[in-house]
Amino acid sequence: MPELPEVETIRLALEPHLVGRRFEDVEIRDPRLVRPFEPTAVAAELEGERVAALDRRGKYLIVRFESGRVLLIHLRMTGSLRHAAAGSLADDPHRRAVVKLDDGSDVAYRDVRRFGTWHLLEPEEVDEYLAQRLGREPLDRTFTARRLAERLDRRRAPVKAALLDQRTVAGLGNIYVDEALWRAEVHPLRPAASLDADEIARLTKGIRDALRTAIARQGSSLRDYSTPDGRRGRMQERFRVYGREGEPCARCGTPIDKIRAGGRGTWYCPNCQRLQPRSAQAARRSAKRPSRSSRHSSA
DNA sequence: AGGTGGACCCGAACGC
DNA sequence: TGCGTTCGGGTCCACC
Repeated sequence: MPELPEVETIRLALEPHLVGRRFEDVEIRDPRLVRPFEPTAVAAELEGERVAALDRRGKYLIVRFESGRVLLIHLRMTGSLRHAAAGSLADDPHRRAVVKLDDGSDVAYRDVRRFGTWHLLEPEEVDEYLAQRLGREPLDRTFTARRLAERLDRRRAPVKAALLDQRTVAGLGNIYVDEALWRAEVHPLRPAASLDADEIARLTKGIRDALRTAIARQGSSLRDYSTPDGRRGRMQERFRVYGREGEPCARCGTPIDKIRAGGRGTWYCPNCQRLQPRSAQAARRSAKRPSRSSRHSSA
């Protein structure tokens, strides 16, 4: 569930604590985290590395070491990171790894569902690994309506499914796709390639606005996510559609509807986000159950 | 080849 | 009350 805004919030909070620090002692408690490699082997590789930078691509947290090697952390659904003075964190049955830094602080990794991954890459492997999996950064200046249109072109999948594909745009998940589509007033089931230039432009802006707003509120804490100092994000209070089935649309008051799209629970406003243009819907209705006037004209 | 659905996990919510 | 079942969600993979 951590999506781009949550990972960026974590990056911003950890960066000043990590950059320049050495990984003094590394304990990997869950072999799934580094599969197929041995936890003790990966821990030994990490010990002694000094952090040069903390970056992010999509939902990946990128720990760059002075050696050029890179630790790619993906939180998947329930991963989270805490930073605190050594020994100050309470025991946690879901703690999967702990890194002791050379300033006497700990970075603890927690993951209830154990989907998260720590991937140690050699310098020459990093760019290709990320390029294979990720499209453009939605908050970069290079993410434009034209670029998005290129990625959606000729795709017959629902636009929601296309946006969940990390190669279309990096960093969107189920929550912020729904929020972006609501802002753009685009129905989640619209075939991706069917969007016109104006809709693409609105979607580009909707994606950026949804993500920026969420970063400003330190992300969304529904269950497992928290910032590295243990605080909750506040974006969940501002969702326009996600999880709001039956509640009135903030724009028009119509009750938010829930459907399935891209294999995911999907919330949208059935009035603001139309599958068919209004005129086409009216035409179909009158074809099925003719009104007085259309009965007159077609008879 | 692009699109879809299942597997991986586990706690919470739900149903009887 | 208690137990079994369903659900969710990011990514990969198998299959159509």
